[in-house]
Formats: sequence, structure tokens, C-alpha cells
Amino acid sequence: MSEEKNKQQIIYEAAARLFRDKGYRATSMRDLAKAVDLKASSLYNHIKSKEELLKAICFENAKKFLLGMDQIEKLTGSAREKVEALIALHIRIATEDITSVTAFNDEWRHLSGSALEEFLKLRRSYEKRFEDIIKQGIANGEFVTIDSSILLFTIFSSVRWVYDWYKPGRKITAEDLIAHITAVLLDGIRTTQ
Amino acid sequence: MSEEKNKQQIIYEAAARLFRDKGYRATSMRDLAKAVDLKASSLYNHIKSKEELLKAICFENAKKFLLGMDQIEKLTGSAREKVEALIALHIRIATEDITSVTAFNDEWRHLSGSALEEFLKLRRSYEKRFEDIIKQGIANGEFVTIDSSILLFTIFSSVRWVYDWYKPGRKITAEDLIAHITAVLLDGIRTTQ
DNA sequence: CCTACCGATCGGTAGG
DNA sequence: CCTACCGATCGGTAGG
Repeated sequence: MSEEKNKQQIIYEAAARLFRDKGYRATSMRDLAKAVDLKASSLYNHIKSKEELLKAICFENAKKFLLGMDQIEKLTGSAREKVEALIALHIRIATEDITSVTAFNDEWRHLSGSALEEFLKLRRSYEKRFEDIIKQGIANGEFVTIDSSILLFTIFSSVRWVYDWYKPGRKITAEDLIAHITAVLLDGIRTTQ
Repeated sequence: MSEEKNKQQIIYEAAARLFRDKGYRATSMRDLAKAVDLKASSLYNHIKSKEELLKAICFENAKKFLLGMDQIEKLTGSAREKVEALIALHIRIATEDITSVTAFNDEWRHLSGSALEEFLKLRRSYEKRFEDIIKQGIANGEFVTIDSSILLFTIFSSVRWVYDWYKPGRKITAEDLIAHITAVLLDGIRTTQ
């Protein structure tokens, strides 16, 4: 029973790694089977289908972001503090399970039909909630008056490269990254002279 | 002859669009044939192989970035002016042929063996030259003293989302994007009070 | 530029 | 958990 659970967990983790490294379409069930020391057909004693693996990866990560957003919206601080918390959220999720979050980020588009629709709905809702916080900060005078979707996507991408770059071997810690990326986003790379 | 040239061009453009929309591995030669109104076998009168299409897309775009870098390194201005020119370069390349540059960005990893090696060599060289300019700016006192690779990847990603977002229908022009993203990267989103 | 077809590989099932 | 196998689809070629 606990062994069963374990094997399924192992398959999910191997799938995330393969999807990240080779991409969903380029990963075959034979590749996955080999990675967990099984024959391809035996995988189906533990999982339902290839797409189920991708769904789990995508929706688990989406949930992490949405739960984080729930918490941050409840904060009583300024828009700046909320954006700082969101930057930290993204970087913490990324560095805690870099494999899974990278697969989520790059491979969600291979979800099919209704799963894809549902995923995009969650994503749009997350983006809207993030953008609302930015808009509040602009209205407040906390942030510069630049188109809020430009600010949104600049912040998004500034934390996104961490997925491709962060490796346990790096000397820079997650908390260093949070501090430095936050500093760049808030005040820019130019020195104030 | 010029018709022959045209058909090849049409195939390359259709391939870039399909690779961008579905991914390289999920795009079949039957898909591509349908998009250009041919049978799959007839494609091979115009092209050598599927991978040749990906190679062309990847190396053409790599060349655009490297030629831009050549020009910018020759400038006599400050590091800040060079970084501004690089930001503008990225956004101009992205908005001029958004389809091709997105395929280049997302699908290069499906290059095989020696093509992949060569591509990575070009990419590393580009990144190094970019980072050298940043290092110069830090040494100069023009830029804040934050780890240069953090600055490099933050700048890279801040212009990267444009690929996924920019559509001819948008009200914001490429030149607006350049101005706003440059402003955010140089001085941040926080107002100076 | 097409029809016809190749061997390889795909995700997945049957049956034990 | 395996062997054996399914129909579908893949990139690409032969031959006209």
C-alpha cells in the first residue's frame, strides 16, 4: 500500500523530469518506463494515461500559485508589499520544486480539450488578480504610471528565468534571488547618483 | 524559379507558425503539407527534412541577435546606452517576426547533435558578450552592484514575454514597449517620492 | 506533384 | 508485473 503510493510518486517525479528535459511530446511511455525500471505496459498499473501525468503536474502547480495569491490578497499592507510577496512566492515555488514547475511552465499547452480550457481559466484568473494589485499600486501613486499589463508581464518574466537557471549547485540562495530581483524590479538597475 | 523560391519561403513560414503554435514534435509533416496545400511527400521537393526547417529558424534568428550585438559593441557610449540598445534590439526582433522568433525561443532544444551544440555555442557567446557589457556598467558605477548574471537574466526575461504577448492588434506599439520596458529596467516600478 | 508504401515508433490493451 | 500485440501515426523514399 505505502509501496504502491511510492511507486506512483516515483513515476510522477520521473515524468516531470522527462517532460522538462525533453518536452511532453518527445517523451515516450517507453522512456518513462525505463526511467522507473518497468516495462511500458506496467506503468498502467499505477497511472491512467500519459496525459494524466501532465494534468497532475500542471494543476498541482497552478494550485500552489492560487493558494499563495489567496494569502497575499488578505494582507493589509501596501500594493508594494503585496507585489514583493508575490515575487517571493514565485521564486519560492520555483526553487522548491524546480523540475515540476518548469514542466508546468513549458508543457501546459499540450493539455487537451477541457483540461486546457480549465487550465487557461485558472491562469487568466491568477493574472487578473495580480494585475489588480498592480493597478491599485498605480492608482495609489506607489508605482509608476505605466500600462499595468506591461508591468505585470515584466514582473512575471523577471521571476520566470529562475526556472531555467536555478540549480541546487548555485552559490546564490533562493532568498538572495528574492532580494536581488525585488531590488531590480522596484528600483531598477541604474544607480541613483 | 521565383515561384520555386516562393513555395519554399511559404513552407518555411508555415513551419514557423506550426512550430510556434503546436511545438516542433507535435507538428507532423502532414500538418505542414496541409497548411501549404500539398501532400506530405511533395514537401521534399522543396526542403530536405523536418529538422532543416527548425535549423533554419533557429540559426536565422540567432544571426539577427549576433549581428545586432556586433553593432552595439562598436558604440562609443556608456554601458547604459548599450544595454538600452540591446533592449531595443530584442524587442524589435521580436515584433518584426514574432512567429519565427517564438519558434526559435521555444523549440531550439529539439535540434539534434551537432546543430544543437553549435546553437548552444552561439547562445553562450551572445550571453557572455551581453554580460560583459553589464559588468562594465557595474564597474563604472552606472549600474547597481548586483550579481551580473542575475541582472543579465532579469533583462533577458523582461523582454522575452513580448514574444508571447505581442500581437499586431495591440494598441501598444513596439516603440512604446521599448520605452516602457527600458524605463522599468533602468529605474524600477516604484515611484521616487 | 502525386500515389503507394516503408520501417519505426507511438499510447495503450488483453490476458495471464 | 510481464509478453505479446493492437491500430494509428510518424518522417521519409520509390517511382512515375
